[in-house]
Amino acid sequence: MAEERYPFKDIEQKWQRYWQEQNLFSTPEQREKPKYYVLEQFPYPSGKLHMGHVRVYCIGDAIARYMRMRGYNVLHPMGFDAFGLPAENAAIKHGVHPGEWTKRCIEQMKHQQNALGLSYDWEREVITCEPKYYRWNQWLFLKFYERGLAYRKKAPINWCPSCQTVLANEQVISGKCWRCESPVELKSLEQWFLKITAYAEELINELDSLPEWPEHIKTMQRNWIGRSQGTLVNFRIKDSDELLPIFTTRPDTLYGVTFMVFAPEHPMVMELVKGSEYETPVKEFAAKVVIQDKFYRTAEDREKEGMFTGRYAINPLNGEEIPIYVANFVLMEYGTGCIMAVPAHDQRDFEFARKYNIPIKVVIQPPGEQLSPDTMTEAYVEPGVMVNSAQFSGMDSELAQKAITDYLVEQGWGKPTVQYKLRDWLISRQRYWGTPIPMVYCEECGIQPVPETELPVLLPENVRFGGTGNPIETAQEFINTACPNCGGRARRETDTMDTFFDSSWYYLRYCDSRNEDAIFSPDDVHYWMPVDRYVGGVEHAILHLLYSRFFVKAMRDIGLLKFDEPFTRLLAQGMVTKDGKKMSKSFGNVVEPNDIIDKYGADTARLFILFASPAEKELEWSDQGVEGCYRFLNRVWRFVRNNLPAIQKGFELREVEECAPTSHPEDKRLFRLIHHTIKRVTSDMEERFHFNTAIAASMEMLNGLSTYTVRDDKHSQRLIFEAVRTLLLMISPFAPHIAEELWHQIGYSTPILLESWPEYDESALQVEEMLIVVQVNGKVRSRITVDADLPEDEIKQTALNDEKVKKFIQNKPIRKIIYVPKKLLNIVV
RNA sequence: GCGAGAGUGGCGGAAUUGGCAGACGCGCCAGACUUAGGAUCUGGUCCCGGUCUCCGGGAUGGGGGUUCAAGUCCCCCCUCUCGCACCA
Repeated sequence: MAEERYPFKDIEQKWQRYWQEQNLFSTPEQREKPKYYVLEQFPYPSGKLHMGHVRVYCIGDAIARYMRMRGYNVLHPMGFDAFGLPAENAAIKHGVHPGEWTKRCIEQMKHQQNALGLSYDWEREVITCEPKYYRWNQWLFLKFYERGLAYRKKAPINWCPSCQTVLANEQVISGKCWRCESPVELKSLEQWFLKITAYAEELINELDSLPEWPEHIKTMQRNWIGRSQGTLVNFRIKDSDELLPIFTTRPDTLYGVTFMVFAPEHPMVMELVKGSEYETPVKEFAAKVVIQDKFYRTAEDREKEGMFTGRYAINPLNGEEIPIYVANFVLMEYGTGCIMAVPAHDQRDFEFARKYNIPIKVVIQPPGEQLSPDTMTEAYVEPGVMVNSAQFSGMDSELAQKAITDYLVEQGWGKPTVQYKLRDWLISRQRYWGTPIPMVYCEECGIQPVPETELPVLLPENVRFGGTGNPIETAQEFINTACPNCGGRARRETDTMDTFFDSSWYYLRYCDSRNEDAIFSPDDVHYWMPVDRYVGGVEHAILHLLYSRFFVKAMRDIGLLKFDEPFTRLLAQGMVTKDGKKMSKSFGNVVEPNDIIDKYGADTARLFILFASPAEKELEWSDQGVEGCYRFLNRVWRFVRNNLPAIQKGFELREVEECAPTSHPEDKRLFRLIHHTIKRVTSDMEERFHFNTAIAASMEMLNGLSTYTVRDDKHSQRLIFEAVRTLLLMISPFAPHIAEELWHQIGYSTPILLESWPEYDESALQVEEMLIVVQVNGKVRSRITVDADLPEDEIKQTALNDEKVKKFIQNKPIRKIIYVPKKLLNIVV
């Protein structure tokens, strides 16, 4: 064999075993050192890693290894989001207990993670389906319950017929279940909720205190929380004592209200029409609308439909009588479930008014124009001058918003209000494989929390899968219990928690995961938290990230935490694609991580994933790109092997011989190359987390290194050793196995993993000569090489004397010369 | 419709504050070594033109502007991706 290919299989196994045996990934307990908490979103244990997983882990691991080398105390844990439906479905299908199935999946995934050489501190592993973890879910739930943050209410909720359980609003994507994409149905059930809305204001405001979160993620959260500032106005109902409160963001249009609209399911509607000729048609209409699923009903192009109720409201400002309608486009769950309609200045109201021949009244005129209700073809929604608005006429409409609101407050007819789209988080799930909600229902005392001392409420093992309803209901010995208050007969809650509950605080548990007496020690949590770098996919932009932020705030108010936000910096990594499409079974374009590791090794896989694209962008898989990275590692291998004797001599000399360039120009070049590359790679890693350019710089260094001929003298040996040593250190966060192997081959007996990141010497970057680009009128005309210490005047003179430059200046007068130090000279003629 | 992001060679992507556009890798072309190469090494590779080791012109989705200088800043337009989408 003429050229050897490096034996990655042996090397990778060898060092994985070594790292593990030496316990090198365990978290150092040196509190005096600065800490760095790098975390990748823990996976659901499906049993098999996909490229998306591999990508997140490679990013996180490169950061962890780099920060260790920079002298930080690094916490880099991993665990499994182990509760969830797939395990339960597997139980139904294959007759395996979900616990067994999950355990097997975890083992397989862990095996793959270790084969990638990921530097996790497995001693801190968190597996959410274990009682030692979920008991703290229950404990937290009880704390929330004490504070009124967990409560039970009957509400219209989203039901996924396929998963046979309810879903939170966030888990319904375009009217479909986030997990199985079945259309979601509406049901009315009594369920457990967490009061996330209590934190709506803080959740939206604090986004501004997260400058290192990607803007698009923050925008998505802002949209989801949906804050809008407006005014609550109380209309009266004619022939009734009832008040009719409505929310509007446009109090300036109050004089233009020509009808009111109720959501069909609004409880007041039936009272209003009771006994009248309108009762039956309105009832039928409401029934028709309510059964339409929410997504269908709220699609924007949905035809607006409604019906008059026969009743009137009274506008508090001018006493006008206003007809009340019900219509499909008004939503019960937003605002008060009833709106004031101003067709002249709201497009929806305009369409509805035209369709049902309701009068249109203009109260705002655009600058330099006169709108007339008869000729308008769409609503005018911009600001303008107030008209037909009593004492407010003539005002600027934007100023009138405040003026009218103030007037309403004065008269006791309304007040400024803020509305949110965010709803409370529905956490009950009618499924087995989750954390039991620690509550009991007593025939005498009603709902009672399970006392803390009785936690955990264990999931019953002995249940029947595959019947109808929640399997947990087949465990009689679980359901039947004694009331913690009176000791009488009671029934346990059979709903389990949404698994997003588990993942909302797991990163806190890593700080002290083996604590059996408490959820965590405050010292540990406050040393490590917040997470310095959180890496994960955008798919959790709202769900997991919003819930986690809510948990931290709620736990802070309970007194468990002293900080406000869980994740300081968020790195939302891009999708992995192949042939321009997301990797998926249905496209048949899936690349299996195992196949790549088998064929090229983990180092190549890691290197390619980080090299092919910046972390936050899409990554297009390319088999040839992988080959390219494999070639690079082979070149590193061969270079070291072919020069091993000289490098080893350099190693021996490392303490007696200073590494400095001789007068030999090749030595100077190499010396500068070393320090120049350190500078580039360090700034790519440190400031920008641009691994692709960091790797490119290392590749360039090797290219420069391969043209260096080692001489049989001390200086040259010392220098080549230094170059190789530096290169290995700099590729070690990306390709740790080959770096570790060659590190030992060149002479070291201690692991590269514990080495410090190389430092560059600014003076080593000094050059004797520099290349100045000379432009004439902004176009490059020449390049001149001058002494590095040549004064500006002389550089200018040299440039002006340059033949090529002269040609372009000819005899034209020189207007200006701009000099950018060490780079460029622009002569303007 | 609203919001966010993006648009650079045949491809993935570089260009940190406005300062040589196309680093690095892939692919392609040529050569070397070879029984052979889909191994390895060396050189070349944005487009157009010319008197072709050199010289000139053009080029970062399109158009305009600021500037000595624009991929980068400002204005208008086009395309794509993602998110929200009757939220009163």
